[in-house]
Amino acid sequence: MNKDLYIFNSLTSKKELFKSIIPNQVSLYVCGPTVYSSSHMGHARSAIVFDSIVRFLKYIGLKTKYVRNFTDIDDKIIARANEEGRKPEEISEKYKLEYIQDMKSLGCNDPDHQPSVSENIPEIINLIKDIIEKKFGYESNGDVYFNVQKFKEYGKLSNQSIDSILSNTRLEINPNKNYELDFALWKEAKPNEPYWESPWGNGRPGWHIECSAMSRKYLGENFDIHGGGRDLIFPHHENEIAQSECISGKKFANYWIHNGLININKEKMSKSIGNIVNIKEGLKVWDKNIFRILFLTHHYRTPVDLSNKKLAEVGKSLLNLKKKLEINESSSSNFKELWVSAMLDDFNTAKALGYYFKFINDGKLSNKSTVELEEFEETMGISGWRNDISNPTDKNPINKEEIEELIIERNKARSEKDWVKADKLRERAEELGIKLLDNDEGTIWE
RNA sequence: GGCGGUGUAGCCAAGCGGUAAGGCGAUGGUCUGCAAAACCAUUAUACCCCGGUUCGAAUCCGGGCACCGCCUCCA
Repeated sequence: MNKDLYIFNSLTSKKELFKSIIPNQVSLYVCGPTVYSSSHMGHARSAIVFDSIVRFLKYIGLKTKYVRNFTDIDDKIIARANEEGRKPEEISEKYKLEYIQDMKSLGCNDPDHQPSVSENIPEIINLIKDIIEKKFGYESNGDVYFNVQKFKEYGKLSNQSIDSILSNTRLEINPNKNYELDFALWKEAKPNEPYWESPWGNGRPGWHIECSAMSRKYLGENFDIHGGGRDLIFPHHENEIAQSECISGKKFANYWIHNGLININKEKMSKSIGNIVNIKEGLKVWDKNIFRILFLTHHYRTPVDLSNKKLAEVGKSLLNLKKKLEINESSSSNFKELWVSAMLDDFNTAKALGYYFKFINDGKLSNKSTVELEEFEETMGISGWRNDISNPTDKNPINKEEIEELIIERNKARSEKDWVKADKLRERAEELGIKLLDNDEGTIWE
């Protein structure tokens, strides 16, 4: 089997043969959440995409080191804390724990490291010192800024020149900055804001520096893959590159993977529109495998439209699939070869899942191929649904006694050939979300 | 305005130079009191439009049109 892995690299906008820095090892850094509110479907998709990528890398025998950070120092956290009359660290701690729990509920494995900004202040201060020393940063009234013009490759990830960014960006006039596009590495604390001591006075890190500091700490100056949502390309990832490469003189991340965003009922999901769907609410109604499969039947770079209709369709497809699970020893297939080759081609989970559906629907499961099926499910993180007797499309508790009574009553009507009454009782069952199926052994429901 | 993306059946979605995966839905048949389920069969001569390259294009190139994202905090 061909084992070459191709990855679409956002840095070059090309699909490239993946070559790791250290043979058979992959280092991966993914931008995690800012923990100031409950995690939402955007976090879910990103986590699921990278979870399946890491699982696959492991499956093909690579040793992975996966780091995902928490941004736990941030203006929004401070604002939220003020609103609720609590300490910022109480807010961030609460949502950090929630995030970890939500990702578990979605069947995502923990990254190897989940560092927080607050635990890496010395590393951040040292990095800023280095940047200043190399004249890529400057202090100004207690703030420290990055000198964008000095970094000649600024704009290479988002494919823009400094001039075009400048002419297309509206920035607040900040008298502390030497140049409009310069961004903060360190911000002086205002009264009543949390702060850390630094050579430039009391303050806190800027938004982008944390990822440069933490990726360097855990993965080194040059690592294999950096991931995150598409929306982070500019300015966040662009700034990370500038901060990191100006110090090391080395390429920061070799490959950049950006996942597509979520729409809700065909409308952009965003804080300003206010249509954020949070994970806990979603999981109350739909099984985690339904979210996983919905996301993974789309290529990771395309947008996904989330709606109850789509989720119900996935649920229905699993329900249909469950009816095809009989073992037929005489059959054989090349399922494994097919799905692995799909994944080797820029993690094409949609194509791989297509093979999976076909494989099961063709009714060609043997005991041997069931093992292949389990390997695939493990890689996609969609284990368990085949043996789960509950209906994945309906997580509402069902009153069994009520249904049994209804069936008895209906069967009585049927034996009396009172079809009108029988049909009415079936309609009532449907109102309860139950389908009554008559077969040779009697009436069953689902 | 700058940068980027997308346009494939009723809906969703793979495919990215060799003759249209998969899912939902729909239709016909068998079965059934009628249904459902199950089983069998059908469901894009066609990939936004117009040119071009090629033996061959949904796939490459040029030009349109439409929609979307980033450029402000966001995964």
